Amino acid sequence: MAVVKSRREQYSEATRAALLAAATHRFATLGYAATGLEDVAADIQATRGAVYHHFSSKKALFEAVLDEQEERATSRLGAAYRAAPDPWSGALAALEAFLDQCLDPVYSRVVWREGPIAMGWQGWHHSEEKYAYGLVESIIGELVEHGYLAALPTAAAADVTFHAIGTAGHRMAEADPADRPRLRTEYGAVLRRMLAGLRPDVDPDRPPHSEQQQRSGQSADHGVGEQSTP
Amino acid sequence: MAVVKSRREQYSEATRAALLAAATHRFATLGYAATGLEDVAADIQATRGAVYHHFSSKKALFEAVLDEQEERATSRLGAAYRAAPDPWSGALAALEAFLDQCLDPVYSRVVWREGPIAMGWQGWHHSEEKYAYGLVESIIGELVEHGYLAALPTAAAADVTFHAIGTAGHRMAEADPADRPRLRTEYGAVLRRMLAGLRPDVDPDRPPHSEQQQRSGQSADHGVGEQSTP
DNA sequence: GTCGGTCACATACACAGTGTATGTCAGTAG
DNA sequence: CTACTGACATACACTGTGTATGTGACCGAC
Repeated sequence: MAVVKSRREQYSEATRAALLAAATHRFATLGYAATGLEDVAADIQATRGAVYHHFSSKKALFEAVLDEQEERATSRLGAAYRAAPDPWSGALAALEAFLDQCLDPVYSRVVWREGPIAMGWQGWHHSEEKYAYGLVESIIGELVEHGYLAALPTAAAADVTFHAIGTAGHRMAEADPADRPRLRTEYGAVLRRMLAGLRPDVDPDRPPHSEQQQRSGQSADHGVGEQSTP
Repeated sequence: MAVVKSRREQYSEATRAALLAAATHRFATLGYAATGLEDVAADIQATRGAVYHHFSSKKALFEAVLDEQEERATSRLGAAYRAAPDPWSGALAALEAFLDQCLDPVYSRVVWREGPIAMGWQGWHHSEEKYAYGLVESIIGELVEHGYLAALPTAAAADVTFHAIGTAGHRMAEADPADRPRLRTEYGAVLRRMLAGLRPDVDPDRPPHSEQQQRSGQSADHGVGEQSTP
């Protein structure tokens, strides 16, 4: 297969790829709503006719963009996980790779911000099951299965973990690039701790020790300002 | 102040309230994008002129709806926190209250799903700082300050925590109502464990024990299927 | 080579929805 | 009673998606 392609086919594929690239750029910088198909087409000296020839709708164009991003990302995360000697360090490596991936403003914006908007939350999440979310889910499942994590329901644990990591990445991608190394460290620390909380040896119900717990008899109000309740 | 209002003022306020209620219902059931101002107005036997008289734009109408939801929710969470005897149990109580709140499909959909879509992620998050996010942030800050949690950067910890909880609530609100009690239990367990992971006595870097770690000499590939890398 | 068909795109139009400018009439103050 | 203000309704302009139709370049057959 993959015989030589006719000139027309080559042109067509090039057009499609160019549309995809232009759309990726506009979606990632302006967002889904503010991106008009007219502009996308104009970016490559074409008209909306070309867009509708290659993609059935604006939403379909976005999905193609998202798929491309997720394909790349997921293969990286999977590689990082499998390269590690055991599931636990694999999970940590995948976490690092995920944070790295989210630092890419295109990935972050397209997948985490515009995805739910363009495809609807349901559609986005359904699509995610093929990609990063699905990977997180299988990793969590494996960690639980091998006793690295407490016997928690996989779906709930994966869900919260996935979104915690994604949120962190998303916030980093939005921040001033100069702050990112610091944020990366901070978010990484928080996430590793949260993951550690899922380990079987942690007892979530034991009350924490606090050097101030028995201090002077303050009232129950411990600081958070009164909320007006009209 | 608050003297007797003229009949016109009373009518006007009633109209505004009715518009708000109709908009809330449509936004919560159909979503922001699929809600037309024509329909909102028709719900109360009025026209779009009434909407634009009371609200400067569709976005402003949505913000009024969201503000109303968040006002209620935040005062509940704050009350739950302050009613507890100490910050730690206050945080757990607020977590429970948050999950309860998210079970309300109107709150969940308006705040967590449509909010970012309608106001843009930035606008939504900026608005959240006044409400639930701000509350989570101050609670986390207090826990850290009093030694209940490890000395983590408050912003990062609050951010991840807030979104982890919100995601859990959001997923519950979307699930079949019959499944919610079970999900509520599962998500609650995961979230309490994650919060526990932030306690000062948990060492996130100590590798976990696993009964399978030294088993038969498998390759580095520990189960997650190969990802095609085209 | 040329001829009919097809494919890649352009052009033109229908439709929905927001926002805005203007009109109208009830209610209120003097 | 009158003049005015405020609460809406009506009409229109504009933007953007989607769709139906047109057109010219390429491709295979003879």
